[in-house]
Amino acid sequence: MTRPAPASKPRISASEIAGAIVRAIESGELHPGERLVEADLCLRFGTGRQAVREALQQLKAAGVVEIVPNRGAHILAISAEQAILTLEVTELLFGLAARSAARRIVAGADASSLERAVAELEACRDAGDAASYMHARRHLFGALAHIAANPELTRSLDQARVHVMRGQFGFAMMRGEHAGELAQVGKLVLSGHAAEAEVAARAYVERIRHRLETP
Amino acid sequence: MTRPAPASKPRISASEIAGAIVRAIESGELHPGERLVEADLCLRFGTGRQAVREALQQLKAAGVVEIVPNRGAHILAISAEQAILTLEVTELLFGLAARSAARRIVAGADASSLERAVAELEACRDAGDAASYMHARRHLFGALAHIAANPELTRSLDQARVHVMRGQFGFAMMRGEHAGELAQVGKLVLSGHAAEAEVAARAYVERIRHRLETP
DNA sequence: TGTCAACAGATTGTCGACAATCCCGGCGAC
DNA sequence: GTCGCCGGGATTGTCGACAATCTGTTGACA
Repeated sequence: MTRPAPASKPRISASEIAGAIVRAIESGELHPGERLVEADLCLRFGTGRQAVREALQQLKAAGVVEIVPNRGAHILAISAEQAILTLEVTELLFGLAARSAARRIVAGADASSLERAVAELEACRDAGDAASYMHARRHLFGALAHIAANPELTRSLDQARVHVMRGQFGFAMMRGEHAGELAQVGKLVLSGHAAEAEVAARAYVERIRHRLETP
Repeated sequence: MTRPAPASKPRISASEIAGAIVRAIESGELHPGERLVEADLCLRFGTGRQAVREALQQLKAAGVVEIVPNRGAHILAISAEQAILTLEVTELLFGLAARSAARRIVAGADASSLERAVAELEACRDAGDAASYMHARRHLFGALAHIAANPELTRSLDQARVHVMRGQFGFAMMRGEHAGELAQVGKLVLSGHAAEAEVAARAYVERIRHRLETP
């Protein structure tokens, strides 16, 4: 190899910028309605405007921002009604992910990532702050999608997840009981009970949705 | 208004380029594995390279093309196994679209677009070629998504639809019997039978999936 | 005082050019 | 005959600059 390592060029790609923006929204650093000015993002990530523009296009496709011609991008607010609609989709996708992953584990797929995610969830079930719960939940979703090995499901779930995790309603999903529920879903998947895992996964999402419907 | 009409600026946007490429793949004009060279697309659509690059980014996010650094984009092939996995997701989404649309119609939503789509499907059920069937099916999907009024569902369904429609397996879905099945789904939605419409919608997708599983 | 028009600043949309990288052919050495 | 090396051509990645557009403000006028 002529080149020693790709680390010699740590340039940030468009996808990484998009991910960083999403995490900033999740953490409350950026809030809905706020404008995303290209020049600011260039300074923030130390990259050119082209990469920033591509990142904004990706976020637009994911429904995170809206881009109006000649006026730039701003973070979309999500109403409670829209969040409920999104969770209707998430319920189906998460259920399918749990069912497929359970079947794949029965078929001998590698379950180590899911085991780690479940352990992480149980660790923050009792004494966990919001950030660690979000981190653990992200791990669980990622592990399920990875094990399910369904590219289309992974993509849809990723976008739906991104869509709901936005600041406004994040607080409604950061309770310790939810960490326990999610860990239970992971355990059912690990034990290979596909149907029960799907039911538990859908019930988890449905409970969050009901909490939004009746505040 | 100082500006008479937006028609004075008929510049093609990135989304339109992406849509045109997808339709070209559907129609067989472009086939999986083919490279998409930026300069060629610029000449084809008469636009700059930036718009083409944004379109390719959108197609990458939708899973239609793969972009490898410094080597450009090429159309992804989809194996029968991947098509089956995609249809697992489509089955859920299409079922939800049918159920939600039926409920919204009961609640008084405008059904004219769906009525037109059903009429179009019935017209090409008997003596319809592949192109008109594809057109009618696109209309039905669009009408259901519009009536369901769930942005997240619309986005997911749109991407999943794009993903499956690619050339290789298009032929497997162009039979007259399918037009009749789809028309039946539309009629059930129009009559407001949410549960039955969902069952019919899922059965429609499942049948296609089974045909792929057992050739 | 209220309203409208023009101006200034800021931001986005687009184009062209250059550097970096990769594929593909030939060429020489073993 | 096969392997490794290396230019040539083609293509992508990135940067800078300019034009087009929008927002907010200022000022004149009824």
